[in-house]
Amino acid sequence: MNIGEAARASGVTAKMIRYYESVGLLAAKARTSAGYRVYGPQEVHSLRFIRQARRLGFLVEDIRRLLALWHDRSRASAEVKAIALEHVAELDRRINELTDMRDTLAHLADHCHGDERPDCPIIERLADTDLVSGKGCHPI
Amino acid sequence: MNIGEAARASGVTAKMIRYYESVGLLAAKARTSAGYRVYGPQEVHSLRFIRQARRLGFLVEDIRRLLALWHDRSRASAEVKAIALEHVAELDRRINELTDMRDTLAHLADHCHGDERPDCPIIERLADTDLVSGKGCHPI
DNA sequence: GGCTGACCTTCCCACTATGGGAAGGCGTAC
DNA sequence: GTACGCCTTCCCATAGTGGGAAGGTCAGCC
Repeated sequence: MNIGEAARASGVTAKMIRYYESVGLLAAKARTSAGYRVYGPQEVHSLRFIRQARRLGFLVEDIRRLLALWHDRSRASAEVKAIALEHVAELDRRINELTDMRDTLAHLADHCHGDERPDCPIIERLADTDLVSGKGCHPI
Repeated sequence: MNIGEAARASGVTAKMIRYYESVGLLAAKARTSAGYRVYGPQEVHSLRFIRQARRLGFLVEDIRRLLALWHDRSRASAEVKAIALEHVAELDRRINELTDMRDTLAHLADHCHGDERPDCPIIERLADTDLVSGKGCHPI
């Protein structure tokens, strides 16, 4: 199986397969005499694993650890769980950050007439020099 | 006022002030004979505006438009509101995406013993070849 | 044997916004 | 004059992905 077939079989683009190889996530099984990468079902399985993990937002660095644990038949599930929970915490941080932005902005937009007049609490808020970065508060 | 003072006055690093200049967001008022950038209160005000907008997650491209509207005394608030709502929608997309990841992963972790045994629904899910990408669904 | 089209290879570039750092020129206080 | 802090420009790195160029390869078809 060459890289194009592996890409179609795994749902990972050929470009990304080469990238994952370059960062040490997954090496091709072999090369043909012409230098073509050769993959087997096992590599495709790994690529799907990587794709699933990426879909859950894991960084390549985390995936490296998860792959190692996957291949380690004697792993402790506690190790996997720790990585997962760490990532959940990271996702929570990012969600909270974005939600703060969203709420502040939605609140401001809610108080903006949105007509032809120039008065606009959104612009006023951005231009307000007295802001001391009250994260999550949105006084109009 | 040189770039260091403007940085302290605005909360934007000197590095970023130069970057914003390079992408056409904000030019220095002038240069000294030695080539030092010179800023006045107006530039500092703009820098604060930019900082506020970045804090709300606006892209530099959006900020370019917001700055133009800010300086246009005859702007229609509808234009500002449109940009804001577009950004709220983008934030919602990202929040939903992250929340889907978070919920799926938290659910998996919840069903993982997290002890010394190797059995782990998290790893199993990642390695599951029959996944057809059911976004937001998490069958264990 | 030769052509064609699809595929492969490596290498470089771009993106976003930010930081680090080097090399060299100023400015000010002593 | 010298030492220290600030300024300048320029290059590099980040994370993950895509685009594309230049050139080699393979399979089918005449």
